Amino acid sequence: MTGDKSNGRAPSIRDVARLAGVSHQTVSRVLNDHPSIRDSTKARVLQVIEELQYRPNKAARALSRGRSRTIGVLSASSAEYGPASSVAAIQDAAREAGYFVNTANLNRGDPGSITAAIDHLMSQSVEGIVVIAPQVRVFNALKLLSIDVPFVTLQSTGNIGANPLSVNQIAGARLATRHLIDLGHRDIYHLAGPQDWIEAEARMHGFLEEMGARDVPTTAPILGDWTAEFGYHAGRELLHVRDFTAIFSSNDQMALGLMHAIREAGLNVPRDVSIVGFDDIPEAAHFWPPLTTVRQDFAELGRRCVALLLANIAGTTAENQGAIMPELIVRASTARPAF
Amino acid sequence: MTGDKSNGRAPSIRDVARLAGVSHQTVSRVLNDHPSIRDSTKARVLQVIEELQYRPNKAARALSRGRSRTIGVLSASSAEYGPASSVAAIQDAAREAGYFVNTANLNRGDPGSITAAIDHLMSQSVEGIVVIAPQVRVFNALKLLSIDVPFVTLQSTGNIGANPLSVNQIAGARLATRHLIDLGHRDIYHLAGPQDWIEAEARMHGFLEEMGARDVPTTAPILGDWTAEFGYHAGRELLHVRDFTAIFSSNDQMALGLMHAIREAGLNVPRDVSIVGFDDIPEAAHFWPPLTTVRQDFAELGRRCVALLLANIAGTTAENQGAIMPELIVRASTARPAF
DNA sequence: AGCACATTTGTGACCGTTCACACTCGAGCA
DNA sequence: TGCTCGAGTGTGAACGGTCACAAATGTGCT
Repeated sequence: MTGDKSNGRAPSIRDVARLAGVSHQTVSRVLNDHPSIRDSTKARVLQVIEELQYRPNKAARALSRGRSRTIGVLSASSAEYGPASSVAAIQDAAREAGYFVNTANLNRGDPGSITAAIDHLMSQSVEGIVVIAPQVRVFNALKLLSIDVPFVTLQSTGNIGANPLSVNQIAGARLATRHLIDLGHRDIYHLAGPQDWIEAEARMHGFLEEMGARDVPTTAPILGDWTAEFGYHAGRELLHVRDFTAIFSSNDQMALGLMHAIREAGLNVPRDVSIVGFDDIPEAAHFWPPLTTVRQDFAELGRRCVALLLANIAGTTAENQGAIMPELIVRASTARPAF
Repeated sequence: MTGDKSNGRAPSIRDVARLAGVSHQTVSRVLNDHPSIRDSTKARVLQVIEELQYRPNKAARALSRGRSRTIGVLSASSAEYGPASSVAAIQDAAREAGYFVNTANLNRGDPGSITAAIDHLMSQSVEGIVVIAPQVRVFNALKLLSIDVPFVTLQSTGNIGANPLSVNQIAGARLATRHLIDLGHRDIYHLAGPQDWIEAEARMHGFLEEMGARDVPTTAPILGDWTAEFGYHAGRELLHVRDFTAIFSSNDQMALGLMHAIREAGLNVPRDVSIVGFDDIPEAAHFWPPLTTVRQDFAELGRRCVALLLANIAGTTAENQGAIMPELIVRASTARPAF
């Protein structure tokens, strides 16, 4: 009857200590790989731990250490491919580093949700935050609340936020634009993302820069909302004028919508209009026609992001490994202009 | 110099108590909306809380209460649309209920990652787990580890797992199949999902059931992996034979790949082959042709899932609100067989 | 006034871990 | 022998909440 001593509660460090015939502190040392512990003692403790199926209590540890070993992720529209795979990568990387991840989503539309989400994360006493919704108002909120934990943003141009980490969006956009110009296009539209998204702005900048560098006159970019639906409507609108031979879309979904509209109007991609997307979502290769686009390595991005954040938390000045270079994937949605 | 008394640490419940001239317990009562507190006292305490920017410490609360107010999500391939939007919905619903969410992803391929992921969640002392990777081996792992927290699965046929919650996958698959049969198709293939996914199996069952009920002879379903890439290759393979007029794909991505292959072979969807998908991802409406598919309400699913899990945690026997009925969305990828 | 009883508040222990510090014990050395 | 020193271990007090219980205060009734 004494053998088990389970009074309903999970075994604690002291239960282990008692059974191993050591002090609770020694058990703690074993758990934390303290150097000065006799091997024999360590082995005995570990055996009891195994026997009892003992698991350290997270909450107690967090309490006494004053650290939660948790990082927060602030994300908008996390159902989209880009954010979703970044989140997944962040979670994996964090777990590898022994950290937990708590995600808070921003409701599109509701501006109060930013504060609510940050509050939620803070009340988990996260040690740092990854912002995947690189919108200006999110940063403002973070500043306003004078958050005292480090935060890192996935994509940025580099001028906002203390710790920018980034796929070089500008370079990617220039790649896409250059491709179109090299093919001989001159009348190129840009379907941009929501204007308060930093990465959307960066891509727009890249587009304008490249156009400028090559002395191609530009028209004002159209501001979209990332969805295929928007791309479709924008395409229909655009076709009323038809003063262009190519469109650079700020993401693949909008590109899909564009192609839908163009085809519906009886035109052909790429013969009549060339289309370039951005992201290279897994479906892009199977669009009709297969989409020429700019590939971003979301997974790598997530990993680096966590590395940077953890370094920040530790106080180390991490060497920002520099921007990840995106890659142009040429498929069948671009061609020389028909002329 | 006394005014601030900030010695670096965040203010605790006792700091608030001191400044408000009450006991720490009274502050605790205010925080927990205890009924018997004089309004004036409550107001005073709240004011000090505001002044001090006091935030209750999660870890301490979890420790003394013995509850973490955290639920775990076990998810595979969370970058895909379905899982991703479910996760987002779960997070929102949980947050609304005052719960935190911790997500662990399963690496495709690595079977050890299941145990690792569960371990990770358990060490967060989650109070319950939502399984979005409804794969048989995950359940086995959960049983094997004799997890003592309730768990709920998003999609299931109902015969595995204690707490099935489900979009009626079978009904959805029958809907899709019926649509094809009603159009006059008799030679219908089914491109199924990975065989260890419960929802893939359910859809396959629905397909076979409907075919059987209508006395249409069937060929063995092809087992895919959910990706557009697979759909593409399966399509190319299938076209060598060309003994079919319609394909029911177990998800939209594979349907996209199929259409790609079919078009590439110089055939037309839906004139030569009709295609039905499953999920209704936002892009499906803009595929070429716009995809006929079965819509699942992932968000609703996530919400119900959390409700069910929380009820389980509370010990209440929640009325399982019954399966969510999916809806057939007819677009342009299906038509009468050419013949 | 005196009593029973409900409302409001305070006291101290406890949750499971880590931290700071003290202690024991043997080795090395003058 | 006596001393220092470091490795290995133990002791008690945090950490910041909640819980159980006791105390104080107020209210209604006889």
